[in-house]
Amino acid sequence: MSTIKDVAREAGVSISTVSFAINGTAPVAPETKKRIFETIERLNYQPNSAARGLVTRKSNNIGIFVPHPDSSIFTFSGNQLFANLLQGIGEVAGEKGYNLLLAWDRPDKEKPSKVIELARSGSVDGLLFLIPNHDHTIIDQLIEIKFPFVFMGNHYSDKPVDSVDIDNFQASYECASHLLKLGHKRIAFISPGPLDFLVSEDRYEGYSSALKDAYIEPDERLFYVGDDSKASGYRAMEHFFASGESPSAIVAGRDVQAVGILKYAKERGMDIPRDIAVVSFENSQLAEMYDITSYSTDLYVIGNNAAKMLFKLISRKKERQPQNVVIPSELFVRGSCGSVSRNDPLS
Amino acid sequence: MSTIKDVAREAGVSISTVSFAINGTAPVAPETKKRIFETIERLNYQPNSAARGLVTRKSNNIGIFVPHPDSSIFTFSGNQLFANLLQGIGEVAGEKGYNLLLAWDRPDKEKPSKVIELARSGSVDGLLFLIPNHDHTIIDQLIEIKFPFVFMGNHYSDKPVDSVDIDNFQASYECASHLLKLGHKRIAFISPGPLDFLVSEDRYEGYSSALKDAYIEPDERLFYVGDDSKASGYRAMEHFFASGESPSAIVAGRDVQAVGILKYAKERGMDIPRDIAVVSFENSQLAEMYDITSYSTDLYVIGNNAAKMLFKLISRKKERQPQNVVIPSELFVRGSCGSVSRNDPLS
DNA sequence: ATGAAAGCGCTAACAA
DNA sequence: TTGTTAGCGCTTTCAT
Repeated sequence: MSTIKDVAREAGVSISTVSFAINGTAPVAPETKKRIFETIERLNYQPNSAARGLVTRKSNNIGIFVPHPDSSIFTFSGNQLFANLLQGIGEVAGEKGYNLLLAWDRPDKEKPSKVIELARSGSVDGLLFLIPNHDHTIIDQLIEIKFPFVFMGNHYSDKPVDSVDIDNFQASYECASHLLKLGHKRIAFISPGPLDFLVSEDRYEGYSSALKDAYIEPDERLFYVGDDSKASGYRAMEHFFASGESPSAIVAGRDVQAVGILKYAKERGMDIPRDIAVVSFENSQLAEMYDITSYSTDLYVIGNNAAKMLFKLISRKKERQPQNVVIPSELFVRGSCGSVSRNDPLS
Repeated sequence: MSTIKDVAREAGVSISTVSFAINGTAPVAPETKKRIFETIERLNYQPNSAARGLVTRKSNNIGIFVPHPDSSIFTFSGNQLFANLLQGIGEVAGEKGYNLLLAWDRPDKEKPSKVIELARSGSVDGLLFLIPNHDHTIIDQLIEIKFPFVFMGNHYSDKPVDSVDIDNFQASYECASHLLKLGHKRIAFISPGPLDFLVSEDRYEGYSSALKDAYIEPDERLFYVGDDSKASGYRAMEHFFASGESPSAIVAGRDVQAVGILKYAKERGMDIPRDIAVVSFENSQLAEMYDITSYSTDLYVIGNNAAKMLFKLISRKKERQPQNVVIPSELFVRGSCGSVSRNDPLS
């Protein structure tokens, strides 16, 4: 592998001139420049990233911190959406000449966190978090060393932390309101994940606020903790109908849960949306396939904005107030909630 | 950020002793070692990866080269499978203290390939390829500089290149054979993707070999180029039934295509499997959900083996013959092919 | 417009 | 067992 020294020798100039030509950090005579780039081409020279990083104190990597792949939240809604997120991030990173380092934390809690290690070792210049809840220890350490990071699909209420997300409270409020407007009174709620996920909390609060604004007290019998499976939607239905307070409508946490609801309904001969109206989140392919009304969560836009924000943080001169960017999103009304006519699941 | 110098000073030893203690590259007295690690802890010291990399000539990163995220093949079968692949790779990488660098190529072909750049700049110590076909230019360059890389879910027939994959020829042969054994004569084939994807080629060859071995000549009217959409399965059916040679069975390329087939059949009042038997690939959640007979493609195992192989290549002493590792996989028989009783799509 | 040289933080050969 | 020191390949200041 050739070095800048080789290029300098072959081109008959000093190494600083080569560096100036490559980085444009000082004027270089046109013919000298031409000679240098020809030699670079000929020798297949590529600056060593470690050497460069040692001087510039930049790695040109940004870390994307995700949950452990075998945790269900990782796929974040089953399908396309992680790819969308990556594309949103990648477009910005590519433009800036940055690479993407994918990392998740070690299962064993004894070793220091992988993120902190990456930050402290200078392996990444900034971090993008795609995690459902907060590890205060990690956040505090990052803040202490003033390391740039942005939360995606999440925000942080306790500390001033930058984030990009949809407004889950508002979204959930709208979902419930939509059902209320259709005349429903007994509206059940399924959380998208465990209750310590901030998204679950925000959604529940949006839902219950909508109900309260309509003078309906949320009934805890119509509350169920769901997860990233069809089965959790199915089980939620079993739970609701065994609770003594059968719902006439459901705010599901994920499209895949809604599919489980559809299954339950079909087995019991219930009609969607006549007997049970369903509204969900994600607006994924599943929602389209099964004609489910669903609130969009555009991960491409979230990733794109988060990456842009991170690069601002990385190159910032002075301190700045953290921002919580809210991505616009909306309810895609389909057949499952009764406002429009219903299509067949397989059509 | 503290450096090795700070640690040495604070612990009252030389920097080499600190280095020896950290890396275990020379014996260090127990009490000295203790003092050093206490200081490291106290200063929150973390070795700078660039400085270390500059000396050791290793980045401790491996690159995962994937198609551009907005290409449909990226998600590689819709859902969980990319996560499975990452987990398979991540387990091995984590063990070795390696990070994962995710990269895809630039859309504009003018700039040099991102992979080559990563390899030449020393940003990664090895590469894992998850791409459906081959860019000879890239491969040739990597081979020339003896850069370690492994193909996943693919192999390379022209050049000696390491790879980990299932045997797509064999898999497809078995799928067709299964249908032949059930008495089918008019068996159609849908490719999982464009024909220049090696997987498409291998699958078609397996399929046609099975037919030929049963003295049936593959009918080009029963051949369709599919993609990663439900619609392509649906369109394939339209094509077959307009061709004048209606099939009695289909070898679909992906589970999502099979769902499109189901939709077509349902609309025309055809019964699956009575009128049309369906066999597919991936054995994904969709296959389970729709009770589709499907051939498994376990990306966790593929990723795991590919990563192990890559680390062998990275640390190899002498040249070695490239290996093409074949991952065991099998046909999961469900209701869609007529060998077992059929469940309802939503159950 | 170009060159000489210092030094980024670390490892490892060599000396003690 | 520990310390001294020479680079690794690059950027950048300071001369010229």
